[in-house]
Amino acid sequence: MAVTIIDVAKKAGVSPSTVSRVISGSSRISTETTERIRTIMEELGYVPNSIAKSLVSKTTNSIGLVLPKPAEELFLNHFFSELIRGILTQCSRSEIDLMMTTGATEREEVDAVSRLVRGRKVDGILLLYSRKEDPTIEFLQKQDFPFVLVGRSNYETPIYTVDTDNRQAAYDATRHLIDQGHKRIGFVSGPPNLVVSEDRCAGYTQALESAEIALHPEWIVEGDFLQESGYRAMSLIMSQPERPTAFVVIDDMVAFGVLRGLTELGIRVPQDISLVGFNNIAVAELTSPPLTSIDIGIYELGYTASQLLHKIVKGEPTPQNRLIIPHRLVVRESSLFRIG
Amino acid sequence: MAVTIIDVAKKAGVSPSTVSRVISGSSRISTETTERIRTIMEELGYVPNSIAKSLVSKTTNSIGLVLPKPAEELFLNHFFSELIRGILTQCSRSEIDLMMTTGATEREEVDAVSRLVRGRKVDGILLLYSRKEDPTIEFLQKQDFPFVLVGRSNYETPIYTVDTDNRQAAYDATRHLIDQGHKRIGFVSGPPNLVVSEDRCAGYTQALESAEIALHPEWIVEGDFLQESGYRAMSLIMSQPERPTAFVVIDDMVAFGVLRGLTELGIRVPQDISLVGFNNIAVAELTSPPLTSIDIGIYELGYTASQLLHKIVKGEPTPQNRLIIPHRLVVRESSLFRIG
DNA sequence: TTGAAAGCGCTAACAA
DNA sequence: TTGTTAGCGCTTTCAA
Repeated sequence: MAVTIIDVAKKAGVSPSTVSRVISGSSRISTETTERIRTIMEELGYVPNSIAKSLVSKTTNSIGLVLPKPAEELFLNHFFSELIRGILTQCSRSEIDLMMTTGATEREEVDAVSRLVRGRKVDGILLLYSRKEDPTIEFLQKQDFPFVLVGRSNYETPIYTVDTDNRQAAYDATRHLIDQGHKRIGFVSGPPNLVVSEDRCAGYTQALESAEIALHPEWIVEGDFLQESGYRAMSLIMSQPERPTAFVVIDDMVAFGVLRGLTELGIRVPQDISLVGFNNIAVAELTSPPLTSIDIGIYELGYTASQLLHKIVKGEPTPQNRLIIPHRLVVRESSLFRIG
Repeated sequence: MAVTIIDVAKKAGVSPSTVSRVISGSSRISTETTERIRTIMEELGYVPNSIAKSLVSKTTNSIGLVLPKPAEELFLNHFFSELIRGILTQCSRSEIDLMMTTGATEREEVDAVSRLVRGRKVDGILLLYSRKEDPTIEFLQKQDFPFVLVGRSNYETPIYTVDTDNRQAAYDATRHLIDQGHKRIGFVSGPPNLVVSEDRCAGYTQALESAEIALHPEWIVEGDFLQESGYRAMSLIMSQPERPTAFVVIDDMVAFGVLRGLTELGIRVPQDISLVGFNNIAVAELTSPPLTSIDIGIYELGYTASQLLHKIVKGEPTPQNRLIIPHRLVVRESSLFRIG
């Protein structure tokens, strides 16, 4: 059997509460006993039972991370790993445990979160990505359970979010192409039910408008975050009579698919078609040509979100509801061609 | 306040133990009361408090995943995401929660694991990667705590592991190059303290030996799992008077670095230098030229390891101590050039 | 088939 | 500064 607080108390000739106070660093304990009890804990190899502690304190010192259901898809993408890395680093620094769940369907996802939340296994929830209608968010709101969303929400009620200004980012990407002389610019989008797709599309549209360039709806194609999606988008758009000379692509992986498609068709990048992606993943500089991309600071997104959640959980004052992580355009060869 | 088992019991006019029996699906309960209590639980929106349950049952229904300390490095690599994806999928299917920790140093890692294990927060531990001397493994063994290692261990005592036959895999990779006519083959290795580096190097050496090709120790370079490492290895080896005509590279990301280095030097792949990597990550087919790689089934590695751990934790009979996930060579352009 | 009671290991009033 | 006591919400003997 494991050593308990009672064993320590007995050996030290004090009461369990005294030991408990030493553990929690209560000030109202003589340095002498503190010292003695510490030694005994060491000797006995005592480690507090966090479950017992949780039961009474109603806190768990862990937070839950919910991976959106198409985890396969998202994992294939670098976005996720980076995000998790940021979150994990922050958790590890603050000695907080990170619990991961996911569900194959939206329904399963809510169930899993419910188990975590109502089973009191975590103190807060970190949500990645937001769908336009998100049952998990609705559940969390109804439960009045602390959570932070990585991504923008379009719910009325104020929600803690950490996000990129995706609209501005897409604007910048599009603007960069316009500055290169492009007037015929397409947009390869992501899943239509994600807020990020919507926002980036809006930024793209806005950039065209403000440059007084006509919008070609047939040059906007929805897909997902896999390479294949970009490949498909290419065959779709390039088979049209009128073709763009540049593309803004929702994600680097998708842009790689676009690149593959174009290469197969014998279309040169950037001379015939220029390309800008999002996320600036590590391999973006390895493709030929290297890919221009918007770096959205994924790691920081995760780190900051985790930090914010901890503050909320601890009841510390939080700066504001919505944190925006800055982005920047990383120009590489795939868009380095002046047109016209 | 949350609904407790007592609330349910009161409303149903039974004792808490009866409700508890209904929850655990005990047979010795009349179908009638079972039915009634189920309804009441539903009505009240009762969810069992898993912490309280854990305290008495001494099980948590969660397992811990320990990420090796250079998590940054590993995350940049696709290896990790794939592994986690496999693990998470399996956990999610068996409704088990996954807890992640890491530590900045070995010492911190052991502390983190200790908190999890001795604080009773998890029922088992999943370890990724193994160092030659691994304090975490030693700790877990001493505690007699259930764990599964993804990777080979070179400890005497039998340990549950799920692994690739890295020696054979490296043998196959090297053999493939030999079959293409290469006689001057270098090896870009990983961190020397990892068992995987050792094993792959052994397979490489063995393949050379069995083909009666002399070993050039100066063509073996150690590094880590980052691109930069491959890049550095290149400048090191290619500045030597005698150069290889092919490389076996411990990891695809590293191979990308090698590729970049060679490209910068104006060396053509595969005509001047052929390349084989490991892991067959998604972008391997996107580089130019596409990279030949050993697919080691990372996702399956994770899935299987998680499955094995669950069996162990539940006390179910386990097939054997050491499971090997099969690998296969995926030939692409980077090694498609016959020499001599 | 059900209930009563004890206890998992800890914390937190309230007393002393 | 320290001890006593009463739970936290659940499971599990033992009895009925």
